[in-house]
Amino acid sequence: MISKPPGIEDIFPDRIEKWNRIVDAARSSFVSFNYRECIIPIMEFAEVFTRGLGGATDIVTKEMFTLEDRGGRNLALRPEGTASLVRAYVENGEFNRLSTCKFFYHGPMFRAERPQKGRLRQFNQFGAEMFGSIDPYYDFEIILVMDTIARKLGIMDYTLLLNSIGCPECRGGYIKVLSEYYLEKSESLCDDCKTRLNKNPLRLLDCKKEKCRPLKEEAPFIRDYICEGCSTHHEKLQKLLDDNNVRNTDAPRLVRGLDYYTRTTFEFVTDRLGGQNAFAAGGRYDNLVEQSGGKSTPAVGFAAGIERLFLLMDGAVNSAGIDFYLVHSGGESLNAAIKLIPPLTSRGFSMDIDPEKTSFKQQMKKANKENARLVLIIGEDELMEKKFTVKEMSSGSQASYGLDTFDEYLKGVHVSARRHEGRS
RNA sequence: GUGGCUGUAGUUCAGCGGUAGAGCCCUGGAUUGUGGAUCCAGUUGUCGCGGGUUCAAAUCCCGUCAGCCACCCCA
Repeated sequence: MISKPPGIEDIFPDRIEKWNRIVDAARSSFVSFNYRECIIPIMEFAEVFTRGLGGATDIVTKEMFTLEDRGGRNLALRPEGTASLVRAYVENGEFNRLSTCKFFYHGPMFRAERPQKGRLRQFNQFGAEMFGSIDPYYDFEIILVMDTIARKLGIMDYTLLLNSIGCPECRGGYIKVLSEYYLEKSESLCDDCKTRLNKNPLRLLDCKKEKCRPLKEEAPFIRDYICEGCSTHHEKLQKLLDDNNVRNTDAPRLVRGLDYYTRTTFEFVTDRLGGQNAFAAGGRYDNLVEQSGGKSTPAVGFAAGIERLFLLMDGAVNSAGIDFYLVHSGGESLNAAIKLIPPLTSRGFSMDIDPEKTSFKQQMKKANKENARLVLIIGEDELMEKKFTVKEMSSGSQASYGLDTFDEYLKGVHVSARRHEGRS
């Protein structure tokens, strides 16, 4: 037997109801905020990510699944959506349609990491991006959409961490100060942080080790070094959030693993995901579009992990079951039952039938297991008298009608929507 | 890439040197055309794979593969 590769999951019907609830909640929220859906490729030229995310980031240096096409060009399975959508935005000249464009997407992403709780090699994200405005309202809107989705899914116990990492101009000065601060104390740093000091000093603030914690607490704040423009932007965003009751926690140490962020960065975190704590994250990236060959276009966006949201939703989601189960007694009776299928399905009813079972008991058991609302019986008696019997499973009551009135009978039955709302 | 734990029926797990087990699921039955509860019966396994120790290995040892969890990093 061949098994699936590590960190890749099959999603079977027992999980799909809950899964779809997440995707539906995301889609309906995006549509409410006038974001438009995009379907973008799963594979890109690797350069989209190496340039977009930054050549020194972990994602690019050790987590990309890459392959060569027949012409020897490097392709990569997308490790995230933003760089890809920026490429598509520039390539399709979307900026010519509206001054501000709002998009959303969802689909699988790929990172060659060691799998663990809430972390897979093929995982799914949904995300949104807004292009064309520097106004902090849009930072607020992006956060509000994610907040709306989380609430729709009943996820309330999270913290929104908020920070500003400034723009390339003011950040340079801060990194210098930070490096100097840590350099003096490099003796007492953990090994990881010693390499961070050279590679990516900002990430020193992200270390979770006991050893480095005291140093972090006394490290200079980026907030004290960002320029006035960045600072005002951040204050406006915080005010919008506070004025509209979006709980947020100031996180002056929050830095992110991708190079393209400017100013706003945020994470939705929880303590219920083991080693992982973020289920959604994003920020502003005002220079990425230009870097990717477009004209200078500020932008802000976020992405959320569907599997992580799945883990955070408690309880199962009940399957709604089917409208009709057809019960027959074989032979002519089965043929007569089959003739009723098109009238049912063409009206949107859901139904099922087992052509092999002929005992009523077996079929009734199956109707019950399939959670059928109504059972339609065409047995030998019904066949002789040209009628059909309907049994309502919840009450157990049943009645018979003439077969020639079947269409008329159906008009009085409403289709039960196969929603995902029932939670146990 | 590094570390810890775990691999036994479809599934959750017990057994931890002496003939492979239980619950759930599944299938059938409890007067022949009626589900859910209960009861009864039944099916299902190269005990992850390879080697070693032993009269004897699911059980002990070594290797290997897989999964989970954690580090790193991230959604």
